[in-house]
Amino acid sequence: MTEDRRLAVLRAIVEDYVATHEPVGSRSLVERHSLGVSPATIRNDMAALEDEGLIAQPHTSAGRVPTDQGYRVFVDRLSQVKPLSGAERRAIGSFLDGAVDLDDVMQRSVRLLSQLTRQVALIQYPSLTRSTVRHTELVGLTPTRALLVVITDTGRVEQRVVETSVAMDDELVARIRSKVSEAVNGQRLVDVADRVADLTGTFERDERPAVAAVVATLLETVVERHEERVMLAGTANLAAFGEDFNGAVRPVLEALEEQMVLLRLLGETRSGDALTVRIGHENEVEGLTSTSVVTVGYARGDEVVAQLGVLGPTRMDYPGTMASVRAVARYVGRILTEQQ
Amino acid sequence: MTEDRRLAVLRAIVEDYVATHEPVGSRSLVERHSLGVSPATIRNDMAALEDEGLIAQPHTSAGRVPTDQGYRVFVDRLSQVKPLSGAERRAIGSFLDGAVDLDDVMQRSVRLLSQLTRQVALIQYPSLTRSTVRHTELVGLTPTRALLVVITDTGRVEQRVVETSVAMDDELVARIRSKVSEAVNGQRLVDVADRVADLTGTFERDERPAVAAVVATLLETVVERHEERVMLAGTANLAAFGEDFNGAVRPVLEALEEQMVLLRLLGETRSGDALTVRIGHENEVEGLTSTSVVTVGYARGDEVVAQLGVLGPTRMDYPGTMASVRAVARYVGRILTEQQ
DNA sequence: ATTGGCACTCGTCGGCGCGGAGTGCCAAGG
DNA sequence: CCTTGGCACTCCGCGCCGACGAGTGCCAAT
Repeated sequence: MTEDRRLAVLRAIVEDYVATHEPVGSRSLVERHSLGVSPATIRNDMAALEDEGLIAQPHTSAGRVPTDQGYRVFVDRLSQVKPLSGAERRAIGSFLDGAVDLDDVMQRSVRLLSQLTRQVALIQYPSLTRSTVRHTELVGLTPTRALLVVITDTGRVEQRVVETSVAMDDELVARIRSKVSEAVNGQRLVDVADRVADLTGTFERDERPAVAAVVATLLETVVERHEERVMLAGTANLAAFGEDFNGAVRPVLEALEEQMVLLRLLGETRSGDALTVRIGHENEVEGLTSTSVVTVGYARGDEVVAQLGVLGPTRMDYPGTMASVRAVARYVGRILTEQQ
Repeated sequence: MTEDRRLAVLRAIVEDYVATHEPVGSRSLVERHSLGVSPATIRNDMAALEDEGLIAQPHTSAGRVPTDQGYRVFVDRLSQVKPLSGAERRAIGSFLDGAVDLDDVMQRSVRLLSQLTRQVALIQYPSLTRSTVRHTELVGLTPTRALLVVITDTGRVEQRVVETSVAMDDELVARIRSKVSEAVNGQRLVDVADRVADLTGTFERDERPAVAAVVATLLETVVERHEERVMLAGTANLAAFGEDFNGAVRPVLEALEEQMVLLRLLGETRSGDALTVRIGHENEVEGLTSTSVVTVGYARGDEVVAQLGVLGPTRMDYPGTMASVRAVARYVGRILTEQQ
């Protein structure tokens, strides 16, 4: 059937191009893959694929290169999951098992992922939305400044400085601390807002500004900041990227320095733990339109708490990358769940 | 005097080369600088400078380029401080004034510095050695795991998970917490070790393993980890770096991902707040031998607490970079001191 | 010590020709 | 109707050559 072969040709083109980074022609295609037909036939198929917008040629009389759409079809319909090698599996286990705290888990994971894929790896800290408050602490720094610390059951520690217009003495700080603790400890973060809603009213009128400031900061901490942090690793791998088009690496590095961009990259498709691939221009971030991003959610228990993934050139090894990303996500999930 | 002019020539070569990134010849030198002599004379001087190892020519019959040693002499003897422009001063003020907490100060500073210098900026978190413990907290997570949080008067929060072989119940956790707090709160970090030395002995024999674990973690936190963190920004500026020699950017990116390397870069010359410049091969870190690093200490009060600086190609604008680094360090110091 | 002159080196750039890889088309064959 | 071999065409990449120009080193004159 001709349609089947056309897709086989597309797959072959993608695979060869990813392997060699050079436009692939009909002749070398039949040599490297046993397609059972002649170069001329392949040429016809290629012309058709080009009409469909799945491949393109950089110059007349050069080989073909997959387009973003071509990769899309490849990823959606043609790539079969590539199992990890034993060495890779072992690497994952030994790399992640020694982690001592949340920061350590995040850091080891992201490094591991960048090494496995030889690309830039990203990991988002677990979302706080579903977790509960383990402990709150309020420490006076100066009369008008205090430090609010919130510890969650995921082992994450959030801290914010509270500024008040009026002075607080130690006794007031202690009273606010105990009231706040009482109200929110053990509560889920999403419920914190409700629990502290009328806390201010239970204090004397002249103490209320201070209490209000603490409450406001607490809400910021648990509501607004809740998935702000992204860690990344493997930016050195962009150098290989740049072999081909050198100037393209700067905008990528610039984009990667923006927390907001990273969050968008990881957060855009909040489709649970499904593995998503955004290819080239599908990526709306300016400067990253010639890169692909592979992300997947990872879970604590059976709750998806955040995303991790990698970013690389559109001509990446999608099956391999997808396998690595998925595997690391699974391991991270397991570790978070065990540490629970 | 001929010696004077030779140095003037060196200065001119460095300035022109930094500005143009191209080898500079005798003719263009006399045109751009009013040296009052003819190209032929300059050529003689250049030959002498080359004998001294201060300049070199990439190819026969090309212009001259400063060597690492040439830059060294330039920095040590020839560069005069370049005052910041009004715009730059204003930028520094407005950029840093809105900072709300320590992380924010660090982040804003390092970004500012990278933007001012168009290079990679580094900043080390303030050392804990001289600060005091404001507050300690111990929170049970599971029977054998607890979270230890130490808050210092600089507003820095350190956290570590404590693992014990034996289970701790809530009551024991509370007792350890209060004993530890009592022992170390208000103490300087350097004294913490002494204060907790015989703490374990005051507990029942079967409780001691748990206490020992907490104490050990506490010591790690305040002693070993005390200046571990380095933040960096402006890696995108390496792209401009790479225009010339493309492959050189990868090892730099790799080096920058290693915390240890960053610490060595900032920490190697612990000469108080003096501004230090390490040029090319003076830099012992492999992969960074064709970069220069400009660092300076910054203070809280009158105590130097850490270093900050930038990393860039050896052909950087040293006077401008040094001025920016020094200015930012001064501002950061001022902010830390005020927040005290 | 400085300077003008001069021969020499060498890297850069454009032009030229060639080989090779690849394409598109067409006519013949299953 | 699909496949295939043949063929003409395109165009990139490469090596070669020559001209140009920037820059140097040396030397003799001042």
